[in-house]
Amino acid sequence: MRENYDLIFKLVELGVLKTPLKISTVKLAKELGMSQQNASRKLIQLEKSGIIRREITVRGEIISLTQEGRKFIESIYLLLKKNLEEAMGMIVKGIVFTGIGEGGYYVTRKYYETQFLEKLGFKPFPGTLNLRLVEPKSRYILETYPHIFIPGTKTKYRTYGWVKCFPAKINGKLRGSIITLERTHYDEGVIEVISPHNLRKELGLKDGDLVELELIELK
Amino acid sequence: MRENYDLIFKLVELGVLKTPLKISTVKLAKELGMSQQNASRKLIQLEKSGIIRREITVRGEIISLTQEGRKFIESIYLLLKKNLEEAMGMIVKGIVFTGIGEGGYYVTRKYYETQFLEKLGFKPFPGTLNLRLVEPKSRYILETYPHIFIPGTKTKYRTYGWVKCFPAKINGKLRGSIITLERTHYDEGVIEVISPHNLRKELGLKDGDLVELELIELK
DNA sequence: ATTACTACGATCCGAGTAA
DNA sequence: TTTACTCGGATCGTAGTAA
Repeated sequence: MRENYDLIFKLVELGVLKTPLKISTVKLAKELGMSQQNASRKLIQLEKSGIIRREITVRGEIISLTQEGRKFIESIYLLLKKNLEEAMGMIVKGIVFTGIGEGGYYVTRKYYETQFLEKLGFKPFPGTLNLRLVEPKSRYILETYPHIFIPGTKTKYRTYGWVKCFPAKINGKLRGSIITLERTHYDEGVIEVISPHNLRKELGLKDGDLVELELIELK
Repeated sequence: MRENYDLIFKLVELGVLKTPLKISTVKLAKELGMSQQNASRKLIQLEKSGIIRREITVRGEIISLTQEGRKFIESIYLLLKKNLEEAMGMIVKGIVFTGIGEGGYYVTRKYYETQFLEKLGFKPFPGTLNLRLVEPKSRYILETYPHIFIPGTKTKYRTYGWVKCFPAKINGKLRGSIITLERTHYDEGVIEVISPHNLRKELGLKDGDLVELELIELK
């Protein structure tokens, strides 16, 4: 038996977890963007599979969850909760290395400085900290995280690429932001970090040191 | 585009929220109880709808979430969280009335006394508090909540019906349990409450008084 | 090993309509 | 107004294979 998640989630949205739901198949169908007949059939299926209980009246039906239905919804919730919470506050680890100084040039451009101040709330120390990711695959996870986007721009003289900012706490102490650039000479296994602080100095970092970045949740 | 929830939840279960997932369509299909071909197609669909990103290698594929995919999953999580949390710690309200004393007879039977002590952890005061539900429909919600079940039993002389117990805090103070009975003379709009305390006396209750019961979460 | 195409049977969905 | 049946077209799922 197919589980009809769209229907179940719609019923939850309509408050079926809190109170039995009085609704006609016409209205429900409209909510779901499907035909009345289909909504009716799906309700029958949900009833047969023991998720809901129905009471049909002359002017609509009253839908309530069975205990099994509540448990089913809770099981989805718990699955997502467990996995989302473990994934949140993600730690990114990287090894310090000395780059070619490109990032440092970048972040001191007026355009970016203004954008960083506006969107991150700080003026970066002139220079970026280059990190080679311990687990290069974490780059992909990083990209799925909410981030602050600074679009590219053009002047008469040159073009500036976009920058994605992932605010983070650095070694559990200083705040800053991972940035990934549209235009970079580095491969996917490399990230750069900006901060209002001189990270090398204040954290006593030298090439080869491990740095841990804890992503700060956005909103 | 159908959302393929089963596939999405399976990917979550396999940890796609935490790290890109290296898995073959054969294994994934086995996990989902479907054909390899179908798993393959569903992955293609999920990719087309922008939920996941895929990288196909000779020995399987690497599946990672897009930012949109993560948001989609979070949106389901937040929907369930909001509704489940609002529904939890549910308050049931009822008006005290004097019954025919049937409940009092019931709970003092040896069989039930033993069961209550074992499963609820207390020996009930000999007598039940009868409540007429303020919102009779809350009876249906109640039935969807996890509860402790005491099965029926038979002796040579008579038959005892099952009892469902919903542990609750009474008027924010005393502990006890709502019970619903297989054999009752009351209609659906009535519940009974047992407690180690003499509720009428300790809470100063008389007929017509309002009582609030906060369900205690099980497990 | 893999992934994923084609072909075909199964299932689903919407329109018409009964009750 | 309701809910939900039948029927036909659309979509889905599996088996057989190709690459």
